[in-house]
Parts: sequence; structure tokens; C-alpha cells
Amino acid sequence: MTARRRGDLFDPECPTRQLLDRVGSKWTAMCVLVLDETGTELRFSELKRQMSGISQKVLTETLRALERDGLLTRRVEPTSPPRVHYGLTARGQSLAAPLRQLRWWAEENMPGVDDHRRLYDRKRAR
Amino acid sequence: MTARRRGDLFDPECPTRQLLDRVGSKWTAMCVLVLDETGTELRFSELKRQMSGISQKVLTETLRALERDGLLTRRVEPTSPPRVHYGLTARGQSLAAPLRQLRWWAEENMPGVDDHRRLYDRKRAR
DNA sequence: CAGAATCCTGCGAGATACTG
DNA sequence: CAGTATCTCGCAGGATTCTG
Repeated sequence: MTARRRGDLFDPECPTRQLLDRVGSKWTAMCVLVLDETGTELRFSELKRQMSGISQKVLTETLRALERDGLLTRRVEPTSPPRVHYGLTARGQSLAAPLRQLRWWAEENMPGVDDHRRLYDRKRAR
Repeated sequence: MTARRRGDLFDPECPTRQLLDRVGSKWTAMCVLVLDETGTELRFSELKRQMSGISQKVLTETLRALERDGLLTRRVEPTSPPRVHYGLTARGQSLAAPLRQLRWWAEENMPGVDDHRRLYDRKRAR
């Protein structure tokens, strides 16, 4: 494995920044969480249905990126029409853990954040 | 607190999505992590220095957004020139915990991800 | 069914200049 | 020092069409 400076959040090459760029891309985290929650492999159309709102193009791109990162596997059944199954790798599953934490935090705290936003906006309004 | 549907990752109003949008915005997580790591309040210029690469405009926007969310406090010393201190609120500190987890994961796994990317690209090249 | 190929648009974010 | 106020641009991501 390539060595990287640890704890250097200020380096653009910093792993944390790279991860946040990835996780920040609108659908990545959701994709990992859906697969993790399901526990099994999912087919393209099943994923698309569950991630409502995503376009085919973007889903394809998201899956390719995750496959490239080694976070999920792509398995093609050579039937006609083809069936393609996506599942998390071990590393993908390990990423799901911190993402679940984040999700937990969000569910606990976002409503409060929302309220604070409203208060803040009301104050600034006058 | 406003009630929200839990576990509905598919709803655009879902708290997890909202959080990921926020965390995904390039500098937010880094800002929280820097303040958390420091443990004390930081002044605008200190923050700017530590988050190397960020522009004044974007730092201001980031801080405003976090203040609006109730994740950090803004304290102005009415001197001339003014000194402005930023610090995490309790909720901001609680967000730092899952972010640290993510950071930990990144430091452990991103080098491996990098290697996988290179392998993947080499295969696709031919 | 699972995509590939295009075209198009909004907005996040950088650069620059000015101020109390 | 700690901001506002503009201008600009790239590109993530959406819509649409076509295919093995």
C-alpha cells in the first residue's frame, strides 16, 4: 500500500479529503448504505428503484466509481437479457460502518438543526 | 423538534441526505474537524491559515452555514480591528465523532483504494 | 435489462476588488 | 482583521435518445 501522511487534513492529497469528495458525491453513500442494509447483491434495476430519483446515467457512473475503488463487485450473468448483480466487497462493508454512524447522527440531530436554521433565518429577516 | 421519517433514505427530505449534502460540501467537514482537534475557539485568520487553500469567501460561507445549523458559535470581540472567534457547539462536537470515524476509515483504507484504482485503470487500458 | 452516447444546465467554488 | 460584493467557470448531475 502506498504510504500517506496521516493527520494532514491540509494536504489536498490527504485521504480524508479524497474520501469526503467521494462520499460527498450525491449518491455514493446512499448506494453503499442501500447495499449494506439489504445484505445481499442487488441488480441494476433494483438499485435504481430503491434509489428513487437517480438517473440511469448517474447510477451507472456511481457504480463504476465504487467498483473502481474496490468497494463493490459487479457480477454479470451471461443470459439474455443480461442480469447484473452488485454487492459490497469487504472494504465496502467496512465503509458502511462509519456511514451508518453518520446516518444515525443525522436522524438524531437534523431535525434540531432544521429548527435552528428556521430560528436563524427569522432573526436575520429583520 | 420536527418529526422526520426514519430510515427513509429514499425521501429527498431524508435527514441523512441533507447531512450528506452538507458534509459533502468541500470544506464543512474539515472545518468541524479542525475545530474539534484544536479543542478551543479559533479566530477567522487562524482557521483560514489551517485550512490551506480555502478562499476568504468560501470560508465565510462555510462558517455562516455551520452557524446557521447551530453547529458552531460566532463570538465577536468589539475591538478595533475586530476579533472573531469560532467554536463548536455541543451539537457540533457530537458531529465531530462520526466524522472522526470516517477520517479513521479513510486513513486506513484510502491507500488500498488508490491501489485498486490503479489496477482497475490498468486493466481497462487494454 | 443494463447500459452507452449526447446534450445541456445550475451552482459550488475560485479569483479579484473594495470596506468599517 | 474580517469580512462584503461581483464576475467567472468547471463539471456533477439531469434529460433524452439509442442499442446488444
